[in-house]
Amino acid sequence: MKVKVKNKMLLKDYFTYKSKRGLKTSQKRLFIIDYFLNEDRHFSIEELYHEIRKINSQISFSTVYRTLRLLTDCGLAQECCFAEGMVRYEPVHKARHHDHLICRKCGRIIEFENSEIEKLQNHVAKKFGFLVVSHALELYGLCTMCQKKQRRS
Amino acid sequence: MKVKVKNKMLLKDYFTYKSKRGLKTSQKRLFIIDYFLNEDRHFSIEELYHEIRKINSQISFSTVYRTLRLLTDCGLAQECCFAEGMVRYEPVHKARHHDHLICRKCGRIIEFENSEIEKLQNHVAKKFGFLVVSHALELYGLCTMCQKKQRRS
DNA sequence: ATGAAAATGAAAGTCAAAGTCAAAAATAAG
DNA sequence: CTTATTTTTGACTTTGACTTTCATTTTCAT
Repeated sequence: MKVKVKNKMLLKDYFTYKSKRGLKTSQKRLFIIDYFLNEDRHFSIEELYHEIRKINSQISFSTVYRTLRLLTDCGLAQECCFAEGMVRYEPVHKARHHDHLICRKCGRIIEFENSEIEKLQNHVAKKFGFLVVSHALELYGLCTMCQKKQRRS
Repeated sequence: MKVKVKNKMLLKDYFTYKSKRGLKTSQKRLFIIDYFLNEDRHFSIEELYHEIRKINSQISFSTVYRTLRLLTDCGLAQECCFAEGMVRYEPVHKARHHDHLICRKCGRIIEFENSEIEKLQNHVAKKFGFLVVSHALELYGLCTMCQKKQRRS
């Protein structure tokens, strides 16, 4: 099995991290990283494993699990703990921090950013003498499509 | 064992729910509910169990667990999934919705509300055609005390 | 090519959350 | 007040989402 990487640019941070830590790059790991970064979605470990398994059934759950943690360590992925109770991983694009709209019905996740909200958050923190390191904002509800479906039935 | 309730008003919703569902009120359940509502903190099941156990060692983990779920069902408690990964329960005062400042060092949790942020949230949701049902906003960082401690060391 | 070091897969281990069921407690009926 | 019926309890088991272990396989510097 020899993996053709779709987009080498995305892997740059991984290779830096790899050299620094003396890692070796297996073809399986490469496949998982490339798939994850190019899909650019919010995967649970289970989900990513099942999708990958359909394409390459020789990759185990352990390897998917460990690769996601590896990506988190080298800053290419980020853990999200939404209210479902299960951890999801999202690719960290070089872009700015963002928050999430999450559909309670179909699970669709939309990213957004709003500097006005961030400003207000810092303002609130200041009022309580808090030093904010990170934050999480999730809006749960129904996406456009699921609202339409509900009206019909 | 006969429980003296500290504040009957807080139990009103429970008794309404109880009648509607044909529940029975054991003294143990009553004790847990009264303790939880009067402490008014963000308990994990484990924490609440251990505190209660110090006062009344005849109450089991199962009962604390089930009572917290019961309170959630009747609207007197709400689950919070903070980034720790463990579920916490907070009493739902009749007051408005609020968000949280959470200290990464000592675990202190401060509640706040900010209608400006809420307005902006709804505005963002609208832009994406989303119907917001609930939301969660957590600011993680260091509280005043932990900042001072850190500077000293 | 080869051997030291890292990665993999299958299995076992964790741990909080959820479920099971016989015994105990609460309430309704007589 | 006693008995009957229903709910609650506590000890236990099960589940499920991770997490680790270790023998085997793969990578890669020499």
